[in-house]
Amino acid sequence: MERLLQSVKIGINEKIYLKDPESSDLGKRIVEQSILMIDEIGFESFTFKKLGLKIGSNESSIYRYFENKHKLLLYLASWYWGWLEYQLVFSTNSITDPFKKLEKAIEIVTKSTVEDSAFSHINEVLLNKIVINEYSKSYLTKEVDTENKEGYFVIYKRLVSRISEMVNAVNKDYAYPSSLASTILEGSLHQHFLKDHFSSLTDCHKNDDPTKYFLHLVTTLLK
Amino acid sequence: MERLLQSVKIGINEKIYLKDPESSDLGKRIVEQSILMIDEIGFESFTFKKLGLKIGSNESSIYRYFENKHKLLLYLASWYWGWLEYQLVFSTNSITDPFKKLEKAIEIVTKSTVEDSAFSHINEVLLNKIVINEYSKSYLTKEVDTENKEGYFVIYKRLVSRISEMVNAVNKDYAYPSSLASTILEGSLHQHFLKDHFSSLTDCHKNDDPTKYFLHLVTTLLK
DNA sequence: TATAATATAATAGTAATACTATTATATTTG
DNA sequence: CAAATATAATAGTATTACTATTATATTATA
Repeated sequence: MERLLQSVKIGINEKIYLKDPESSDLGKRIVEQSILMIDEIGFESFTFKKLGLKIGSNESSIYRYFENKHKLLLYLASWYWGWLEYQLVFSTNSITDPFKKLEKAIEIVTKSTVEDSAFSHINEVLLNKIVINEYSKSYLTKEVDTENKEGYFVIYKRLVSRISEMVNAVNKDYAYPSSLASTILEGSLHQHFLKDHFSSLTDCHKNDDPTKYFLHLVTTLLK
Repeated sequence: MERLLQSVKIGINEKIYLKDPESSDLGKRIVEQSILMIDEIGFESFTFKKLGLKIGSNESSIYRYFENKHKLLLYLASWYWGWLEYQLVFSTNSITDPFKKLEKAIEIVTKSTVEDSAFSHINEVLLNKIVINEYSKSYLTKEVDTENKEGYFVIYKRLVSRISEMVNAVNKDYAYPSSLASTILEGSLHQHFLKDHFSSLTDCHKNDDPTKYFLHLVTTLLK
């Protein structure tokens, strides 16, 4: 797993960046440190000026990689979903029983992220927190439709569609596979958020992932 | 019905505003026109300066009602959830069968909003669109915990808890009533959004509400 | 009816944001 | 070593998100 991942690069739509941040040291520092900074101060307060200061570089140099901070968020999110998709495909590939396959997929997608040493400059645990707290902001905009056409959300959509297909494989008569798949992905982020900030609105507590909740839900629905 | 029927006015936490917008003509215009404007240009592009221009008033006058546009969004959202809660309590009050009660609640909460002439200066249809597109932004902030303590989300939380209690009344052995209730409310907004912008990720199409999807889900889960 | 109180409008000003443009200086590559 | 390219430094702009002050309406009360 480790060795395989080391040779894998998460393929991200080239239109998201001006210059591939994986192609230089500065680019990697931008990605690495932006994750730490967005987690620390939140996406609203995060600016390229502050990031430049933090990485000992200049605002204008960061602009040569990303048009604006919104594009950077799209990049980080795409990376995260690509990374999750990889985990999902890798872990479910060898499972032949459709239900067990779906079970595994739900587990992968709903559990809290644990560190992955394969991508040294990316902290997946913090990135997962960022996705929980900020991902909605990347698509709840007036530009969604344009950006969707540009392909900025392909990886996320592919992930949902993979889960949807797994749902279908378990029960081809179930009428809402796509809605269920999107509910699992989005709902999982939401339950994680509730756990941390609105504990009365969820039954997932402390170190408890929403995994059990969704496993039970899907099992009952499809069996 | 209880305290709800006592006044037709939606009771909103007084800390959300500096001066009650219901108390003056200017205040009502601020609320009325901000709904039109946020729907039109989106919350990011919306500013008090633009709103002042639109309502023939001054930026500084708007600041005497709301500290900032975030508080205005909290106000609009609270109003919407209060209004929905009213519909929910009113429509389910007379239903004695727990399952039918829950069914009705899901219907109220997941269907597209239709106009309500009772509140002349508030366009509930547009407000519903705003909630779908912008509500997450009101809590996905670094200030959630503080603002939650201040009670800025009480109405929303009460709504979730009402649905959660209805779930419990149908099946007291179901282990995740709160998670299910929050999934219904948040998930419904999400499915509406997907329907409009990512149709491949949902099975709710065109004028189709996510009502059927959630009714089927809840029925299967609890029966 | 005059006066006081309050609400609103107009104006000005500030620090920060979200950039763009230009030039200088490194660093890499051919 | 020269040329190409990447990065850094500096400066500048329009807009945002406010605050403060003053002027002018409108309303309430004595």
